[in-house]
Amino acid sequence: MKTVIWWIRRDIRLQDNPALQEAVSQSTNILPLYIFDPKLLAHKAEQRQSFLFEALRNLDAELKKYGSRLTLITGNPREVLKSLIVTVGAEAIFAEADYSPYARHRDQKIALELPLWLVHGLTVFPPGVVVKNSGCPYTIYTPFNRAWKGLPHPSLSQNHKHAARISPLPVTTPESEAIPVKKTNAAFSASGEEAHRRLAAFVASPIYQYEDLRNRLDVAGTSLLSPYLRFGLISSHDTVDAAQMAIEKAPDKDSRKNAEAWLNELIWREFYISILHHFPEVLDGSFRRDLRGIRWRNEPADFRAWRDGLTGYPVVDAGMRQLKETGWMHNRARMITASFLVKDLLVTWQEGEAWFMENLVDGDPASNNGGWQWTSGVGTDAVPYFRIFNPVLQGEKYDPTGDFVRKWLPELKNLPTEYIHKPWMMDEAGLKSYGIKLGEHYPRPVVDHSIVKQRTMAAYNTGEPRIVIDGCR
DNA sequence: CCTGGAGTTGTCCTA
DNA sequence: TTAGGACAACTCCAG
Repeated sequence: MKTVIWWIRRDIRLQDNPALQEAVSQSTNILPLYIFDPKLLAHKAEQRQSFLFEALRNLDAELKKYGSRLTLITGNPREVLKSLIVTVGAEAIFAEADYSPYARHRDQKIALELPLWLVHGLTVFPPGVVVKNSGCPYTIYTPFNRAWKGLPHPSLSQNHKHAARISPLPVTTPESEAIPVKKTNAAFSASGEEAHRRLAAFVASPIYQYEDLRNRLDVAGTSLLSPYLRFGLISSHDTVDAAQMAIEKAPDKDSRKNAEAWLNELIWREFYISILHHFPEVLDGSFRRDLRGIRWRNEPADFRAWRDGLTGYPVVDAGMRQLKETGWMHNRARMITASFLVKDLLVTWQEGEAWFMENLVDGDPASNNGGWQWTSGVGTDAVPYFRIFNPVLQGEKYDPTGDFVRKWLPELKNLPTEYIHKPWMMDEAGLKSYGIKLGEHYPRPVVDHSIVKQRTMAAYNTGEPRIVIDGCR
């Protein structure tokens, strides 16, 4: 009986897994393998590492039910595979395609020497499918969204395939390392079961208020599925299917509109994966070349204040502490904090991108880079430069109760709502009555937002003309 | 090739 | 109190 290797990367699931399905269709003797790549493990990303380890432990437990085990090996993937394929006498390796530059380079090299078969599964449509008639990739979200929705969905015709997919079951003879045990993240239990529970609960009702509540920092209105999508504990197909089902079943127009808004967020994920695939250079610098010469200030003290949640703007600091403490940040808070770093402090967006990657449990190069470049106005689909978030107004609008700030900044928890987003507006005696002295218990604002707009517009004025580089740009 | 409509997420001032 | 327009100019994209 021939053996094939199922090489798991960011598809840590048995359900709706095209790479596994392909392996199963080739053989009944399957070796599920995860390789710890020291290059990737070297990145400081504790939240993602512990999520990953827990996910692998849970996958291993699931495999046991089918008489199989997960094989775990640390090493350079090419060398690990080269030696393992001989040891177990495997005839092929199946893996889900990953479109990040590092993964593509790695896989290309391996495919030169070994029978590696990449199967698409990361998104609903592989990058290169949702493109303009000219064949060029979209660089604006809305046309991409329209084209994406205009294509027939591969997922809809395959709804009842899950059971058939998982059997026949893998059999292995592993010589496997132990999975490291790390402190797990209390907010995100890393199992496919949990991912599906969350999805089911979300599309049952919160999805119908999603558009109205998703921006509220003080209300739980989002799906909290990002880490599961990031590591593939749930598939893009299953998620999109559930969204489309919810849209179909919407009881009224308003509910439908709300559910549609969530599907659009899933399409953003596909958009940025496509952007990174077609323009891998966005990891090295701004997509807009004419904006690579912005005169940043890059004051180390400003960055530290931002990083540690000590800018003196409560909504910014609350977001940054939520990130530090939980590995996750509300999307609205990501925008507010990112805008503050780039447009108020004039620190390079790359600094913020790196800090987010270091701390986010759902950190993904495509979405993270896309989001930072978008906020900075230097990416695809650039926002007008004069759109500068006012951290006080954003706080008052999206955290009207102040509870988001109170949760993450306990030193301000007694402040009345009227001043919770602008404590410096309260007189000293008033603050004292709540036990607060600015500069002692909580910082004064590091910059005066009302004056930064001019500074930012001047810095962004590089004087460089926009350049058309080649056929697709 | 030309044309015209449109472009995730905002802020601030005025009437 | 609130609604509407200015804030710029340019690229993207479909017809």
